[in-house]
Parts: sequence; C-alpha cells; structure tokens
Amino acid sequence: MSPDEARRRPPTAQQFVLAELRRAITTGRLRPGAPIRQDALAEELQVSRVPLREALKTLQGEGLVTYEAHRGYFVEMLSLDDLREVYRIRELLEEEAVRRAVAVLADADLDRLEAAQAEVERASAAGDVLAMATANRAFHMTLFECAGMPRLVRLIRTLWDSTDAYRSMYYGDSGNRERVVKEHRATLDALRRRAADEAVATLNVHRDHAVAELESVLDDGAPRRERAGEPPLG
Amino acid sequence: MSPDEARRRPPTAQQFVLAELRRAITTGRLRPGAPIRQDALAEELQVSRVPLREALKTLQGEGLVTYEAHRGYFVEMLSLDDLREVYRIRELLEEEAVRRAVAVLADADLDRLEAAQAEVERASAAGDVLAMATANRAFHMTLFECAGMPRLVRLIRTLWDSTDAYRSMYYGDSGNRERVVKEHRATLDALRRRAADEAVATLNVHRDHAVAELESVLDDGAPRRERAGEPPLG
DNA sequence: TCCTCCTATTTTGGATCCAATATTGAAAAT
DNA sequence: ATTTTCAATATTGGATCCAAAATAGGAGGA
Repeated sequence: MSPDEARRRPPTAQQFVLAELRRAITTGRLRPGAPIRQDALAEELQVSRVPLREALKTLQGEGLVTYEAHRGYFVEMLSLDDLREVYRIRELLEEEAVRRAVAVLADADLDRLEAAQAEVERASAAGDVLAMATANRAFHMTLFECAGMPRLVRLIRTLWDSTDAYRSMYYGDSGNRERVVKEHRATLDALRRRAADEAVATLNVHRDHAVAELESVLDDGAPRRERAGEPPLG
Repeated sequence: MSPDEARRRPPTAQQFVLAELRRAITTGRLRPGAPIRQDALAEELQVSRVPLREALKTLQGEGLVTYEAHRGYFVEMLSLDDLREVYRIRELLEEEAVRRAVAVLADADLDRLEAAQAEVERASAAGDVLAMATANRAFHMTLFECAGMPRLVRLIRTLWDSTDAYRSMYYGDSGNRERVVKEHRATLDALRRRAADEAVATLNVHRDHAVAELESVLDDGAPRRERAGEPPLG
C-alpha cells in the first residue's frame, strides 16, 4: 500500500474517529457546549467506544473538548475572553516562528509559499469556504515550519485547531476572503525581502482582523451549553 | 468523602495511572526512549490496558510520550535542541504571564508567593530534592496563575511537565538549590515593587541557568533509545 | 405547591477476550 | 557468509460485556 493511501484512510479506528470528530467540531456539526454521547457516536461511526474514547482523550489534550470524570466529554465552549487569550498566545508564538523562519528562509521555501498562496487565491475566487480554510492554514503552517522548531509548530497548530469551530464562518464572506488574499500577498512581499518586522506586522494585522470579526459575531452573548438536539453525524 | 480524600486517590483508574506514569517518567523510572509495554505496566499497576492506554494518550498530547500506530508508546527522548526549544517557548509564554500578573498583582497574591517561597527554602535547607522540585513549581505556577490566563498557564504547565525527567537531577546539587532560593528572592523583590521588566529578567536568568546546567550534563551525547532492561515499576 | 428521598434508567469506566499487525528467529536459497 | 522468506511469537488495536456512577423521574411527606 502506498504512503498516500495509508494517509487517506487511517490505519487505526481511533485515527479515523479523530479525523471525523475534528471535522464535526470544525463544521459546527457538534456544537460548543454539547455533551458527547459515546454510545450514539460510536454507533454512528461504526466503531466501538474504545477507539472513540482514545480519540476524545487526544482532543481533550488539544483543548477541543473538556472532560469530567463519570460525566463524560463536552465540546469546548470558548468565551470571547478565551478566544482573545488563544489569539494572544498565537501572536507570541507565531512571531517567534516567523522571525526564525525569515532568518533561514531559502528560495525553495518561498516557492512553496507561493504555491500555497496560489491555492488560497483559487479557493477564494471559487468561493469554496472549506478549501479556503484548508489553504489558508497550509500557507501559514508552511511558513511556520521553516523555523525548524517542531514543538513550536505543534503548539501553534493545536491553537489553530482549538478555534477552528469559531473560524469556519469567517470565510463565508467574500470581503474577508479578498482581504486574506491581500494580506497574504503583503506577507509574502515582506518575506521575499527578508523583512522580519514587516512580516510579523502584516501577520498581526491579519490575525487581529480575524479576532475583531469574531468579536462582532459573538458579542451578542456567549454560546450556551446545549444538552441535546444536535443533528446526527452523517 | 472529603474533597481532600477525593484528590488523594483519583476516582478513576486512568487518573491514577496517569499520575503514576508521570512520576515514573519524572523520576527516571521509565527512561527516555524506552518502549512502554502495556501488558507489563498494566499488571504492575493492577489495572487493565484500557485506562492505561487512555492515560498514555493524555501523555502523548503533552509530549511526554510518542506514539506509533501498531508499534506503541515510547517515552519521549528529548535532544539538547529539543530542550532548548522547550525552554525558548517557555521564555516567550512566561514573560507574557509575568507581565499580566504584575499588572494585576494583589497583596494577597504576594502573600501566597511568600508562602510558596518559604516552602522552597525549607526544602532547600533540608536537601529534599523531590520537595524542592514540587515547591519550586508551585512558586512559579502561583505567579503565572495571577495573570488570569488559564490556557496560557496550562500550556506552560505542559511544557514544564515535558522536561521534568531532565530537570529532576538539577536539585541534587546544593549549590543549585541555594541559587534557586536567591533567584526567587530577587524575583519576589521585583514583584513587590511591581517592576515587570526586572521580574521578567530575573526569571530569565533563573531559566537560562537551568538550561546551561542541563547542557553541561547532557552534552556528552544524547540519551539512547532503549529497548529493554528498565527496572520494574514498584 | 415545593422539597426530599428513593428507585429506575442512562451513561460512563473498566476487564476480558479476540483480531490484526509487527517483530523475531530460524531455515533455505544465493 | 549473506540475504530472503516464512512461520512462530509477542504486542498492540478493538469489540463485547459487566460494574459503577450519575441522572431523571416519580412517590411521599411537609
């Protein structure tokens, strides 16, 4: 079996379940605050509760779900303050990653960033929200990985994961999509000139805008903890 | 049952196992690079493999162990570069925590810090290495928690956990213990005067010395991945 | 009507058993 | 002697079953 195929369908049930859960949370299929009923979900996904619980433990570690002994797992419900905290931490860590990346950036790295950006622009033009989110993420992670600090990148990735559910709506607006394209171009320009301060600044603008957008969407009240009624997990 | 009792013996086997595993890794009982044999460990701890595996998943999320499908879990083996990366990330996050803490520091917080420091000094004088590590950690976490950023503190705590195994040796040296006591006093002094820059600086010195010490201990070669021979887990 | 207590039900936690995969070691071929 | 193949073994992955805890609902009492 080729490595590609192996990645397509994970070799273990827990990895399959993990991917499904991420998708469910990201797309809002499982809503913030909702309890996760293991029996129902396991049946839905055609696995037993054992791999499901292991996947949930992973998500707990990433902060996507919370856990209470004998009460179970709940989809993490982030308040506005929580979101601001996550974005502030991202700012700290991503600045470090970008500075280190700029210091060692090779032409081949820039080529890969250009390719990632091309995909972002394609998705933006097509209005493909899911592809847009994926491509945007790939662009940023490609940059961060140039820093050669795998643990730092892992932390940043986890922070992105933890707010995926709240960020998915962002790309629905075509104005936001165009803005992202422009901001990426500004970042790329700074990177080509190895202007670290400028690259950090453009990314901060990029991030702050996302936060501001989130705030305006959410400030009519924090999401409520739900106890039932979410649709099944097709 | 009192809350205290409830905390003494965790209500679930996975939490018990998690604590035991942490201790085993921290004390070097499970050595970096060693594979974790689930059957043997489960029998050792008198539980089945199910809660053990959930505990391992938690540790995987924290970076204390690595996981490969169908091959199992291994105690994470940190290279010198890895350690430096962890400490650099800590520097970034802890600076933020300290600055936020100083901005809102109340007298009651200072009292708690004094109490924590008293415990550090007691342990230092007694030469109690384990108590020293615990007290030092409590001192720092008490400070960080004043920042009112629970996610940030959680990340920092995880980073501390991930290097526990390597830091345990540090307090064996009485010179190191005395140095820690002095550095804490300098930090406390800065905090009392709400001198954020100074507090950050003293903590950076504190941390950098630990890194330097680790480097001198480890630079005769990275630890090897072991495959067998670790003593049983009393 | 409201509160308390107790029981029935639901849900999670964990043990055991079996299946799937990886590893080891020996035998056979080059 | 070295490499390859294949079977035997060890180890992990997962399903099912049972136990323990929490939740929900109703009966009884104030």
